[in-house]
Amino acid sequence: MNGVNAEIKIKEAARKIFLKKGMAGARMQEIADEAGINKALLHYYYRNKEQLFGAIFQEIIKEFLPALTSILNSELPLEVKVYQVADKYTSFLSVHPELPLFVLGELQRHPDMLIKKLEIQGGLNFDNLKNQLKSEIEAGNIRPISFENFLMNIVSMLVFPFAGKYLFLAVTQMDDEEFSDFINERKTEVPKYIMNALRT
Amino acid sequence: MNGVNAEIKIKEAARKIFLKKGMAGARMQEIADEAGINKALLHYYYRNKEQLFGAIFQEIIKEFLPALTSILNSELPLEVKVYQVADKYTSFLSVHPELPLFVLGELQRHPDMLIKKLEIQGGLNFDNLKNQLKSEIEAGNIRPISFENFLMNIVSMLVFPFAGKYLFLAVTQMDDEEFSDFINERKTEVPKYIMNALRT
DNA sequence: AAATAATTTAACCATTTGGTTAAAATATCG
DNA sequence: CGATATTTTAACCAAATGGTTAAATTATTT
Repeated sequence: MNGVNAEIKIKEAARKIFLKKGMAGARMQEIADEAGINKALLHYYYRNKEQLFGAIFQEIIKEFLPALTSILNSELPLEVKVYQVADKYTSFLSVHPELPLFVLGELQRHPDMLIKKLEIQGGLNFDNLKNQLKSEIEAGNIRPISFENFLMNIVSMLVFPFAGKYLFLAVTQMDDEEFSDFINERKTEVPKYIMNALRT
Repeated sequence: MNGVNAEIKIKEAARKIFLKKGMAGARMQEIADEAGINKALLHYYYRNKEQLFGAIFQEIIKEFLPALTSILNSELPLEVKVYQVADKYTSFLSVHPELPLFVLGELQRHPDMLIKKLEIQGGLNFDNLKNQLKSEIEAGNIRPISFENFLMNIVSMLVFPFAGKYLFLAVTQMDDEEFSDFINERKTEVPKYIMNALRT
């Protein structure tokens, strides 16, 4: 190990443990073990738990939001965007299924954290999407809907299934594989549903 | 205080603290303080943290699910159900906004808990809703959709806004009051949206 | 008033936990 | 090789935390 590697291994380990146990439930010793190093070295790189958590949380926020917003604010036609964002974001969350509950849970407990972490990357811009929505409505192509409701509905249907997975499994008696198929089907089912809801 | 009262105050305090901090972040001392009693008495009623948490979590699950399912499996016409569930469940969650993230978060960390707590109240029955959906599709009144997608979409759009509140506030620059109005509008906007998506 | 139950007081305990320290060992690089 | 940076070892610490205990106090019930 050469220092660069150690820091990477620490971050990977911390990410894994924090995602699984949350800030309060994570143990510094467990993170050190997971990284294959000792506590002394862990504190050599990150003075304390808060600082380590802050670093990890910021990195995760930087993945979580842009994956959505980059597509939603691209120059594509609205319908294409809806299909693309469903496909891309579902694929992304399939690889990081604990991410939504982790981010939103920690945010509910420390609502101030977001302001710091979010301002760093300079606020999100949705002007493109807003204009697009307005045009389509004025052209009579889609029913009137506010930007906020449009955004909330998309994000809800894409993100919530990952947050509600275990409750949903219990309720529907699905197993893990069926759920994975279900999620994959939604890559096209959700956009279809959304476009049906919007079309006049 | 007369014993009955103490146990109620313990439950209310535990509920409040657990909801705010989660199982791992909650402190027995804090619960005792919040209840206006001392740690000794707290342990006199609940042997340990796990047991106390289990009792509270079970109570919460018993509110969280039936509020949804009782409406969805009533004898009303499909469209009425959709409007009713949106109104009732949104009102319910407006009073308990931290509930979704708490329940789903703890469930992600202890997926086994659900099996125990859920089986106690004898599994959920969605036969009514399933049949209704099937009939409406066969009658050509609504587009084909699986029960699972139908359910997931409704629940997502109703529950997710509460889970994603703080991220949404940051992204849209809404304040708390605007958000509250937004949620209230969704009591009718979401059912409208859903029925539009379904109608042939 | 006496007996029983609920509650407090306050000290106490073991364990966990975050964090520190200093010295030794190992690797990296000029 | 020699200097510098990285990593380990291992002991150590203070504070926090979950939990216990026994005796005293206060309410409630009979």
